[in-house]
Amino acid sequence: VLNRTLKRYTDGVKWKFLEHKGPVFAPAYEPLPSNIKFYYDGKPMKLSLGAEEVGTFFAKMLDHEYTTKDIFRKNFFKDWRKEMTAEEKAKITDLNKCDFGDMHEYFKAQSEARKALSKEEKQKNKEENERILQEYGFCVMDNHKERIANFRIEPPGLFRGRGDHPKMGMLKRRIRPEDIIINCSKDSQHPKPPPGTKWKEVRHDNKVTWLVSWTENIQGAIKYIMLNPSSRIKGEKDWQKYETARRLKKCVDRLRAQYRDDWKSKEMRIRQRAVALYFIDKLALRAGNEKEEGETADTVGCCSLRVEHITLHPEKDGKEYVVEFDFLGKDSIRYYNKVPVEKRVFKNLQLFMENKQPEDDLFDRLNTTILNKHLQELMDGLTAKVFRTYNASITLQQQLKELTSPEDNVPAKILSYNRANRAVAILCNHQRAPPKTFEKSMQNLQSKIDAKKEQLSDAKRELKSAKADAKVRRDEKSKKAVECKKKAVQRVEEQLMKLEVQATDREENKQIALGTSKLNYLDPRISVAWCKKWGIPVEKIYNKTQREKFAWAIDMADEDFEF
DNA sequence: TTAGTAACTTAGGAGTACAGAT
DNA sequence: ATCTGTACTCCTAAGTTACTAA
Repeated sequence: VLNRTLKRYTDGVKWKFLEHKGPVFAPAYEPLPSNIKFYYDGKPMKLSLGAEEVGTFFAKMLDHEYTTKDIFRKNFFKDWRKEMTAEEKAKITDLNKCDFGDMHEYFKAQSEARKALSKEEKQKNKEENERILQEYGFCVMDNHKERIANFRIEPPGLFRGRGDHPKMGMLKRRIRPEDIIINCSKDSQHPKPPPGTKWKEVRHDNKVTWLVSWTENIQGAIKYIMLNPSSRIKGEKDWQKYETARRLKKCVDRLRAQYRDDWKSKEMRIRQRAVALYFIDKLALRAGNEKEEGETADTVGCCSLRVEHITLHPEKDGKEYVVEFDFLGKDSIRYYNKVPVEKRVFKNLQLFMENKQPEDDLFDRLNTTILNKHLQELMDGLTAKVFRTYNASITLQQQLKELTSPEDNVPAKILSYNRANRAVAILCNHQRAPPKTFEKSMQNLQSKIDAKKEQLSDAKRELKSAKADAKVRRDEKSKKAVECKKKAVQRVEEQLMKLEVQATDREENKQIALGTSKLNYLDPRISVAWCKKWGIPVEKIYNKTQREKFAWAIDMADEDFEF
């Protein structure tokens, strides 16, 4: 099977037959009821349909912090004015004089109403959704019916970038059939555009995996409709990714020796390459492509680090040669870390920073293309991101070995699994905002624990008196009562432990997102093998969707699997 | 060497369904 | 039966990588 897969990926052919029904478009705009008014400068004003629609996008977001930001407001207002009639444009000149309050209240009420729908109506909606899923959510690729991931076209709205995005608030326009490129096989039933419309193009390119594409208007990027992770094509690719990482495992010692040697190179570009690679390997940093200034939020990865992102400490907290990292990475998530490094690395960094301004590139002789070219020469298929996959997976495997105690019960073993998973998430810097309900839910759990402790001391007291009773009476009945109370104590003790484990787990997880590494970095065969070895049901580790995505691994791995 | 295009993976948050508590 | 907190699903932005052409 691997050979067949590899062959498919070397000749570039992804499928022989592909048939689907095309995308589901966003529902048409529904005009506001006439009693819901927009006010300009305190006076009600009836907007044209186009202007009203874009206005509602803003109105819906009113209680979001976004709408208070200058850039957001400026971008929104600029794009909104483009949708206005000449008269509206002449009149509406100041966003601060716009009152969307009524509109906002109306949408809030609508969402309340949706929540309050009767059971029957909710059921009806569910059935309608299911019908659409059945009709548009599947395709036939070669001999299989496969689930499509995102078969619904993104609805229009206001662009919300992450972090300090210069384009936040811009209008994301509605996608029409005329914007859509369909990809399917010649000999399939081609999807039909909605009545009275045409596709932009229908093509038959079996060297790509997407079914539908269009160009988005904010960044000019192409968006795709592709298959679900449970599909053959995604599963094989995922498997291949982990096989590449396992090949890296076999030669990583050689590579490490090599880059350590390169720290001493006469050539600056080689030293930079070697230090960057050390960071990527040791700290699991991303490659770090250059980005167009002013088009996106200012974030960096390894190759695009600037002098201002690191501070060198010859000594810090009793350790020598400490590098302090502080920068915004993907999604504007902050990376903050103080790392002791080898003396040679430290000296090299000093050299790279000499005579530079804070905003200058740390690695001025390096970029991701150069780095990946070099990696490709070291190992077939090796790129910067393989190190993240490799280090994540090997860390999970090591941590599981270290943390799993054979005598532990199932919940304690699962806690160990989560801790191993957490070690990986910390390595990869997968963070989340603490859940809004975190404090409260912690308190709730604590009171449950307190109640359980109370219950336990009660149970113990009862056991004691039953024992005393049995000593006096010396009959079968009271002996049985003692046994019964003993069991009760045990049961409560177990329940208490379970709660305490849960509390620890949750506390340690406050700001850490486990999902990303679980889904994208950890070879699922490691987890499957661990489950088999310790008799943990795989359902405790992977939910239904995850089991579908990792079906190939659940099938394949036995308890001796080694990454 | 650089810029641009295309295709695909990785990412955190919003919204919602559902399960367990009351 | 209703309420509430959580887990899961969906959404789509933001990365990486390969490739082409000037």
